[in-house]
Amino acid sequence: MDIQQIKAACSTCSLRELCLPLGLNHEEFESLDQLVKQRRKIKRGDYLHRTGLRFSSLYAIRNGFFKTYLLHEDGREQVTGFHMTGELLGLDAISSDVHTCNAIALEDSEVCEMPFAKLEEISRAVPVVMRNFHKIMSREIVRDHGVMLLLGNMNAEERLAVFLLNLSHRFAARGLSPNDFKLCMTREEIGAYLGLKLETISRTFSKFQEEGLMEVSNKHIQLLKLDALKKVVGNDTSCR
Amino acid sequence: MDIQQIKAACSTCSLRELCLPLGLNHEEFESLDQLVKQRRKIKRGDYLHRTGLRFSSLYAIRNGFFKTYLLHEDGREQVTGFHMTGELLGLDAISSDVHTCNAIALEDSEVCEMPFAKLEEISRAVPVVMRNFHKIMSREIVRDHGVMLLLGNMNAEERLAVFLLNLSHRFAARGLSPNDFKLCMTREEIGAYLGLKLETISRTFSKFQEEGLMEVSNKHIQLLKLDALKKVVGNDTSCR
DNA sequence: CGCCTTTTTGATAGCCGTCAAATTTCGTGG
DNA sequence: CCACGAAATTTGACGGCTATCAAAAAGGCG
Repeated sequence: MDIQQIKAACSTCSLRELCLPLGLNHEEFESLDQLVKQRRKIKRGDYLHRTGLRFSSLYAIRNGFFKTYLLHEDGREQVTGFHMTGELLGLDAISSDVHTCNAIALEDSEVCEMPFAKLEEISRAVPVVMRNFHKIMSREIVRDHGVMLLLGNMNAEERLAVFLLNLSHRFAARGLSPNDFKLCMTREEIGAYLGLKLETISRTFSKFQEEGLMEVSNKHIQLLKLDALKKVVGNDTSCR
Repeated sequence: MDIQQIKAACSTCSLRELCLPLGLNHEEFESLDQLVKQRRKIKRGDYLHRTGLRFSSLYAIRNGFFKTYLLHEDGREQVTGFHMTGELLGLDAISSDVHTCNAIALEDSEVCEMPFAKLEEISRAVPVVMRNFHKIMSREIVRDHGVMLLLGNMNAEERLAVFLLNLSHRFAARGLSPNDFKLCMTREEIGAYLGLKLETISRTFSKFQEEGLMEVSNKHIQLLKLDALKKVVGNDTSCR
């Protein structure tokens, strides 16, 4: 594991509008600067944390892409999320001080390590930080409920459409193109997130392409008709 | 809606080992006593909150049983959880100050209303309360991930077995029988939670009964072979 | 006690999983 | 930079699990 230590400061970070510090004033920012213990580079394929390991820090993604997943004992894998710049990893581990899922980098990435004890300490002193943190945890719960709706009620086309629209939305929020991007996960990983097999993902991509909704060239995706994609799901744009 | 106002005090509450105050000392308890604004009785079939309504308070269940669920616009319903004594409702609403799901009482119930602003205030003063609250939110995330695993990877028998074992576990934690209890939800509601149709729930109950794993008499459930039920899932006892 | 809701059970159909094989892409080392 | 082998993707054929439709039976509330 290639761990590179860099002292990071939230007050000069370009991600303030995405990450935990969202909406703080100058003073509040300064009190945050003690929060990040170090920056760490995680290479593609390396783990940020694994199930069962002791928890002490949350991680904010500075750049890159992660997947988190659970392993059932018989080897079945459930991807619990794909995570990108500005998102927080490790929230599940607070409950028992032990990580309950695996987090692996899908591309070379960089994270800010934030000792949780320190975050709670700063939360006590700076109400806005506490509020932001609570909102972030709550947002994760809302997101998970959305996935439950998807897994419990939707067919393959709807699931994939929701997935693509969600990615599109999140890329757009980061200043990237909402209709032209590269997937950094495999069909199998998409399937493990959406409760489908890789063949079904592949077939559904092909179907969407035949219908002119999108262009698929291996991992390169172009969404041609966002509105039509939304109609596949039933116009629900509200996913996060 | 029959709202009965009772001033409640956490320091004399019998649920301290289940609810938010878990593990506080005497002093810490006293500072919690300002937290509960009122107790409310909710009759069976009444809503504690509904999607879209403004959020201001969390609710701790003193007794009774709730179901929370999302409605997709075309009427599809996803039950996001069944909730009993000692559990906290409303966590999803923190993210946007608006409730994102419906919470309906499945039997006559009573809740403690805890203004969220006050909870944050007390959290600031009493670190243990903050820690407990964070653990509770995190536990909800872990639980949701478990449901994602269930919905994404398990067949009908496994899902129902997980569901029954989970109920069994939670009843036991409340001093009730782990193998003899009454379901207060319908087959349809179980199905809406497990991503299955009511007929499938009914058939699977029948199958478990034929196999001697349990006795089903309408809503009255007796689990005869807990170990065998666990084997249906693959020995995973870890579901909350 | 009667009506409405819930539950059970059967028959059939459809969606997605499974198995298989061909093709493309990617990573590693020469 | 190219070549080779492993991994990922695509596509087809088939089967199984669960949904759907239907009807009868049981339970619960007024």
